[in-house]
Amino acid sequence: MTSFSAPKGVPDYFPPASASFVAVRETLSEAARRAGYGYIELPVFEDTALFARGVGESTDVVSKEMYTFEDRGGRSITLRPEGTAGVMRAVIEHGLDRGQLPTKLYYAGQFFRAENPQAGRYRQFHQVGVEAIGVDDPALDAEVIAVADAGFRALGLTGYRLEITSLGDSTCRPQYREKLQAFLSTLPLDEETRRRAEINPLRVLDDKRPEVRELVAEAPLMVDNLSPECRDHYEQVKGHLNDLGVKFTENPRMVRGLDYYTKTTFEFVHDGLGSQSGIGGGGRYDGLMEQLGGQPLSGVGFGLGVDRALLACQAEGIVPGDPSRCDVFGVPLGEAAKARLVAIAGELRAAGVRVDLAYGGKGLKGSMKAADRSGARYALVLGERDIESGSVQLKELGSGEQHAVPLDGVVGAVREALAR
RNA sequence: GUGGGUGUAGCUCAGCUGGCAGAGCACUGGGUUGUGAUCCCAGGUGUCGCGGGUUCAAGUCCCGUCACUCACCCCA
Repeated sequence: MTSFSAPKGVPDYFPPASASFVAVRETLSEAARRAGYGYIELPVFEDTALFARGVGESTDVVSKEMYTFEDRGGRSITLRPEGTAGVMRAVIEHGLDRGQLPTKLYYAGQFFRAENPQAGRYRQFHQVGVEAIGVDDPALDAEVIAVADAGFRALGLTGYRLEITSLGDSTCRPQYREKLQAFLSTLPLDEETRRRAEINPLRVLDDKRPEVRELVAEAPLMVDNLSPECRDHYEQVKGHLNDLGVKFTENPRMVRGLDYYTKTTFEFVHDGLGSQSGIGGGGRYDGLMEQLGGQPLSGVGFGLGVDRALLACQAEGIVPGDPSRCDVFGVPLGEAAKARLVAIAGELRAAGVRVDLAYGGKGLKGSMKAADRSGARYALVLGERDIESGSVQLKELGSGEQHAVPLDGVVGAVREALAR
């Protein structure tokens, strides 16, 4: 006999805790809907080349973390490691950028990265994301950031901070990159860090080791080397954030792991999660759409980690959602009563009431216990005596108060009781 | 890919220098033949992760292995 376990690094969410997972995903999605973002449902696998070209061949995500396989037609397929590339592909493919701009879309779903799992880092994880495509307006950057902030606030989270910076664009980042590399080449760095300085010099600025931090303390920063346009854009974003009442701190050493980001980039950080503290991040991407074969339009978006936001809630003692399974629980005494309650449950459900029953011939004590554990506010107790008198006992489980209601008016009586 | 930690009941864990496999929670039944959440009683045949070794005797010691977990790297 073989027994199975979930693949390495993949979380299962089941009741009652899964109610919190759903509530987090739904609360973050609602924040996007409130700002006029429409839902887009995308495939979880795409042409491998889409991610290689969109995210960047040299990124860790593409070079060593993708689930890539060949399908039966010999095509190279990859389970999506992030959301933006797929959205851009769909926008280009269906001409969603041919109408009124910006095109505002949100998505929610699973993503996959073949990393070594640890606290808050899974091989299958969930994100809610938005993309606003086609307009390069600092007010839109600020809106996207404010939507993420509103989502986290709606969950009740307070222990996070927002960090922002600007990564410049193609007119100023290449020059800055050279300047930074020149600076880094003068430092006594170890072999691996030296290699990193070649591939992605900005990443060296984000090194966690104190000795490296000290070495790069005087390094030139992107924010001090922005083009006039990028600088102006960045200043306007900060101004709009202030107008929106969104608090932020500037982190000029912030680094993003995906190549497409330009200008505004941001990250939401929570300290209660362990080492993987980012609960969401995103930014503007100027060249991505053109890179993927579309118009040269800019976009801005974010990805929020649903799993991590849930961990953040747990760290703050917040329990999102309602773990109760039903409003009313039926307790039948005997077969005739069960038949009646099964029918009544159907009627109540049709009327929008959540109903469960004691199944399997439980005794009265066991059925009452099941009613209690179900989280229902009311129990409906039905036995021979009640059937004879044409009534059913409606018991409020919190107070223990119970009274008889007519069997033929049970739906109305229950709805009235629940409305109180 | 590289380190550290941990593997005992459905869950959380205790189990001392080797000597009968345990607790709490959860679950089921009963105390109360029509009332839960409180209380009392009863209910456990667990490959002690797996494989080998040492020993009269291994959950405990040794070797190997696998899994989980935290961290590095990186990211949501």
